[in-house]
Amino acid sequence: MSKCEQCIVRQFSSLKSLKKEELLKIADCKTSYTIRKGDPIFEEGESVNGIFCIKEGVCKLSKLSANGKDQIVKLVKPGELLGQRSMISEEPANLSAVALEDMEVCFIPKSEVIGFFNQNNDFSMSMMKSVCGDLKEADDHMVSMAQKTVKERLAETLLYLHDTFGKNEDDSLQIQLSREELAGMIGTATESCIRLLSDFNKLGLIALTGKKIILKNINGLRKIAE
Amino acid sequence: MSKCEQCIVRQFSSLKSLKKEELLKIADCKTSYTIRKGDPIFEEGESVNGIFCIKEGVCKLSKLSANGKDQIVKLVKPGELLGQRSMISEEPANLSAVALEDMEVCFIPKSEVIGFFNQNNDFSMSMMKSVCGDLKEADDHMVSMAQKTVKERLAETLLYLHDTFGKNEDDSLQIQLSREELAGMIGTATESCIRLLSDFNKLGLIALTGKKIILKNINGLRKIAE
DNA sequence: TTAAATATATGATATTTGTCATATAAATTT
DNA sequence: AAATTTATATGACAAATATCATATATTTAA
Repeated sequence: MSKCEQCIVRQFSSLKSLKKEELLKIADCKTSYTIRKGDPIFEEGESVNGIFCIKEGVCKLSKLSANGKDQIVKLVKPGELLGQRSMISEEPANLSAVALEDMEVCFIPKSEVIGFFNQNNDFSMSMMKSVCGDLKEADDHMVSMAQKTVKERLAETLLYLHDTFGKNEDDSLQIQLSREELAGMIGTATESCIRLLSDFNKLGLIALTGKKIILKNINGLRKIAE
Repeated sequence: MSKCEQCIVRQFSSLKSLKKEELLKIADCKTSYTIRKGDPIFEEGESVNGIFCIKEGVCKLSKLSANGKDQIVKLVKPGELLGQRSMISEEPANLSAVALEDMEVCFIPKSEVIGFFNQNNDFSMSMMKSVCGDLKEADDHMVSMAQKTVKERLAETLLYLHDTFGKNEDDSLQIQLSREELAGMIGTATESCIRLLSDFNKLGLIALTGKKIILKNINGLRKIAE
């Protein structure tokens, strides 16, 4: 069982506020999991009695809408936590978490986390700030969904994927999303998403080779995204 | 200066977790304001160095989008708090808060609130839960914006207004929103909103008399909203 | 490898939604 | 009360987007 002190999650999440002895306690009680691409970490409606630390791999947080489409609300990357909202609210998960890549995660049980909330104020404040950050993001995302066109949102999303997950040696977006998933992020029909990608391609804004997407004209995309 | 013990905000918000002596401290340092309908409590980009308690009147939280339209993100009603997100994140306000009715609010400075965070764990947890509740709402709202049609969102919004703010003696919705504001909640053009209201009227789902809206067929609206 | 299944792409078309113009109603000012 | 402004309403049309059909490419399974 590895120690938590050197873990990437400790560097980038609220866990940075934990003291050495608290980290040792976590190292003792945590459970490690390997999740395969496409497999769920938890699903909408399930109880999440703790938090997951993302050590490796990216996952999507999504919600099934009434029309049967899966809306992707957020992507979560290594160093981040998962399941806080549900754990803190003491409610079933509002979103499903599904691996987009093979993942390495650790699970810390709720009792432990609550204990830290009670004894370590920096940790509580850090978690509170993190949730507040999520709330701001969600509000902004909502406004974007409500006010921007699909084209604008596609440009915005491509730039987000580029800035957040970087690119491969061939300049293509590192994160691998199917067209359906990309459409699910944007909130549009898969065909509309494909069509607009094709338009962007013709305009020289991006290049499409197989399922790979290369951003060719970042400023052009920025202009469209506003 | 009135005591905070009997205040509606104390009953319904995180302030319920404060002890008597803490409430007395607040009563000492709080500032009371009367806000006129249409006036802002704070605006996007301003620093909010504390939290506002809504004693009376409803306000809208909105964000100006790139196309110049004001997207209403949330309505806040008596008993609720305002400005926590911005205060906790130590960031300028992400949204503007504008009174929809004449309001009575109190302002509690940040230093005081932070003090309570440090000394009263129930209060911290309660605030954390409250922000988590907002996050869930925001995520759901986002999915609704992304996946539902304008018609579905209009029906959903009318039901929300009915359930949350009730109706007058003549059965009309108590909360007074202009068509433009209603459109701003739904995320659509004012004309589209008016047109769909007119359709709902013709279908007998609602009745329009002047600017008043009466919900005639709640189940019919529910069916549309899904 | 071949066959089957799935993902991506594109055309045709219908539906939804936005925009602009204009009319009418209501509120506000003079 | 009349005049002005603002809000609501509706028509005509354009643009955006969804849906359905089908083709082609890619992946997976046999």
